Amino acid sequence: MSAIRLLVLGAVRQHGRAHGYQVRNDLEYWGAHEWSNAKPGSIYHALKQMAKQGMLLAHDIAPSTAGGPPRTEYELTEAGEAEFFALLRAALSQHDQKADVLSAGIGFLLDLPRTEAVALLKERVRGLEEWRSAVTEYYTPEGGPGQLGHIGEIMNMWVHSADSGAEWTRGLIERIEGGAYVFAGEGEPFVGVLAEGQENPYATRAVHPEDDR
Amino acid sequence: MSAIRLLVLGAVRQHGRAHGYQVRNDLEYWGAHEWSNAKPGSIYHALKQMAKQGMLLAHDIAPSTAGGPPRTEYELTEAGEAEFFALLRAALSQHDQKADVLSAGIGFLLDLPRTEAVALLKERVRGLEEWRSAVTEYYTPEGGPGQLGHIGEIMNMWVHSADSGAEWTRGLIERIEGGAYVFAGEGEPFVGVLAEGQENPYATRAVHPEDDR
DNA sequence: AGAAGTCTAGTCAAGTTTGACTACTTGCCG
DNA sequence: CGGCAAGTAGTCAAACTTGACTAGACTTCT
Repeated sequence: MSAIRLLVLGAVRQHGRAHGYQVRNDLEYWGAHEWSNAKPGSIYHALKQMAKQGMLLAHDIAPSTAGGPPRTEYELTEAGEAEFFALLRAALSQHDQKADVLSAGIGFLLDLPRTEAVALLKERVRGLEEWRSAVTEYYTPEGGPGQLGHIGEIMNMWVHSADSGAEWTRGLIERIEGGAYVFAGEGEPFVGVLAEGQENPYATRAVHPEDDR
Repeated sequence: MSAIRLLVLGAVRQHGRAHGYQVRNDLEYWGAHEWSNAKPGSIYHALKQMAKQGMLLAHDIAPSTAGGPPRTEYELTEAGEAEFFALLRAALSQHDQKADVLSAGIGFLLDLPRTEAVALLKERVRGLEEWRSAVTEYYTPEGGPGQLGHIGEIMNMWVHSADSGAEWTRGLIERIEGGAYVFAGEGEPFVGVLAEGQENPYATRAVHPEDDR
């Protein structure tokens, strides 16, 4: 699964009600276009698809005050709320998620209660450790390693990345357990969306200036 | 771009001539179904598409000796050869590639001359360093970090992974410069495909026993 | 004032990925 | 010897992603 659905659901959810362009802007604000496949086509597709599947409610709205075609506003249904949390939990706890999914998960981390966030991250560490040992076993045939040739370097890479991922996750767990951040149900929540009309301070910044593909 | 094209081209190339099922088996042999989207549909699609685009030559072959529908064998054209090396170079040198692409690149590393392999990996390290500093800048607004809230953790994750990726790459460069492995043009090449009829020693091993999605 | 550019909001065709399914053969078990 | 699991080779529809494109309204420069 890609990160799009989680990102879109999360964005709509923080607004309460949002149209595609708003979602698109939030994702850019979060830098998500840099580390995920959050392109217009994907976003609008996800919105329509999830509306069709009953996770979002679509309201047709008169053409906006500021030009452009008529908009559609979306709102989470109960099924959408459930899906959001399911995706969020999966993003945080499963080690075999691409980095974009994990990033999105971190972005919505505070929508969970503190204890659950910690539990999910601990499960993630456990998964990484298992995966690590599975990889070493798989790529270690009868005669011990060394006869693998350079293919062993693939294993090496995965082991390295599992270790580093686990280390980072442990650090995050520590910070959370140490009382950092304000989680769900702990008071004034963190608001990470652009208000109507607020400009995006990062909009024109190129994070990726060398990227000219 | 996903890793599929590189994997498929590389597999066909090592055989000289191969049909889809053979490619499918090689990828499983390499463990690629674990770390990439190498599913039957994707493989056959890639073969057909690349044949249509002139990178592969398709030969229709009589139904195999051992059951199943008629097969098609493929062979690289010159354009295919060029594409293979272009993808391989991109996979190794660009930091902003998903892990599956890098893995595939490592798998075909020895198809390049030693000096070029090192050069590409060094470029990769450079890219990672640039990306690292771009991320820290992007997520460090006027007032210094700290007012980001948990969103800073996303940055933290990317920085961590850039550092760890660079470290691993440097290690690999060292091993290669230290004389490890036999690269293109240095004598008997490493053969990483299953011969006709050879059984896959890993075929039934589950690398991922906990994965029950 | 007119041209050029940007903002808003979204569509579309082409390409890719997924996961389940087909159809035929051989090996093996009781 | 009947059946059924496993292997061989591949197809297909549905979903998703990509990158380019549309079209109106407002802004800015000359």
